[in-house]
Amino acid sequence: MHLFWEHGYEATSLAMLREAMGLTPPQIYNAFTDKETLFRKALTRYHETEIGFALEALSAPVSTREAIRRLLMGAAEAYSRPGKPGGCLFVSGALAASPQAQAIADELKAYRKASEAAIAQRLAKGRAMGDLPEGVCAEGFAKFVAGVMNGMSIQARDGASVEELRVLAQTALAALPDEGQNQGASSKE
Amino acid sequence: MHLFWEHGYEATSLAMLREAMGLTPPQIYNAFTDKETLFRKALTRYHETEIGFALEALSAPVSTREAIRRLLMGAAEAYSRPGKPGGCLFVSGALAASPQAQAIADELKAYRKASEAAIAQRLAKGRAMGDLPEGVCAEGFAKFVAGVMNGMSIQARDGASVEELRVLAQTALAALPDEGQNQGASSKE
DNA sequence: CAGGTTTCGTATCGATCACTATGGATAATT
DNA sequence: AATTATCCATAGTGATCGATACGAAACCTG
Repeated sequence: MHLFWEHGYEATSLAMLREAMGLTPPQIYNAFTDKETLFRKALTRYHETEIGFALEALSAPVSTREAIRRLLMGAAEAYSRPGKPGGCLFVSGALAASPQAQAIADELKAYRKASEAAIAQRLAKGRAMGDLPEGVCAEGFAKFVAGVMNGMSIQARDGASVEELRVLAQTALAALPDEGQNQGASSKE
Repeated sequence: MHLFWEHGYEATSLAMLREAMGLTPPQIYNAFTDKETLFRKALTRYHETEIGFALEALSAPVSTREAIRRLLMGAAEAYSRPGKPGGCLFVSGALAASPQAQAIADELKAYRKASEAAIAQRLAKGRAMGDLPEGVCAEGFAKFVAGVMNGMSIQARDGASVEELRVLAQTALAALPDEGQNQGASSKE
């Protein structure tokens, strides 16, 4: 998973995987069928172990603004974990691919689209609950948030620290009006 | 350039380039030395022909906010041009790379860093001119703007239309307080 | 302890990668 | 017009890709 995360699907060779896992080629193929299946296994593992913050943030019983704040701050932390490759596997895995790896690229794109859809759904819920400001469109703002997270992924890959990513997240959050509810512009936010 | 833009450095094979350019392998190597040099040529060509909007936006004699607006709107248009690969070559070219292509990945990273530095410089100028709101840090906000542009690049690659990217850009712009100058919250903007 | 079966690592498969040596066609010179 | 020189496309180079065939070692059964 770390190798795919770091180098992407195509640039990760079986030789690298073999050495990292300490397995012989037949063992790898017995266990994972082929490289593509292995990558998909890594994808689901990544989804389960590395980005739980997203589901947590979007399903927590908090205000919409707080949910988005947790989402962005969680991304800042998850994309810059020490000892882990920077950024998000869904972005780094195969942004550009050769024609024969198009299926993998499409699958990652589907993951990204699903993330955006989940954000949009949470915003729509906020709209229904009435704590999403009138001026913001759920789908449009979801695209913004998803875009910012993708951008954070690249910034992390370029070496941005967790603090810098938090500042970026906080800046993005300023695009969501406060609705003037119970929490004012207190201390740090 | 289009092939590298679409598939990235490593996933673009000499066979694809050969067919696209209608040249034989020796012709390619006579003209461009090797694949790496050819890619660098494509990079500079891309820089010259596709993203002039950035330099224009940052050097135009307009307010800082307007400069950033033009930058983001220019990106929205440039990243979704019909007939061109979506997104930005500097992002798609080699986000993740195999160890032997690390030099290419580093070069693209340097381009991205340079873009961010150019934004930071423009914001610092705005600070000096006094039209950058007190609350925003030039470096931090530059990282935000660069990150949003990178995110737009990925959204574009995922099929976002120019209108959707414009909405994203406009949303990001909301993170920059208006400073309450001559232009009010009129009509559209 | 012998025989048959299964497992597993090595060595290699064909395909493709970036890249280049060589033979044939063209052009220049006498 | 004959000969020499130059260019250039085809064919092939070693290396590496993902994926496997085969021989050896281990294990259970009789």
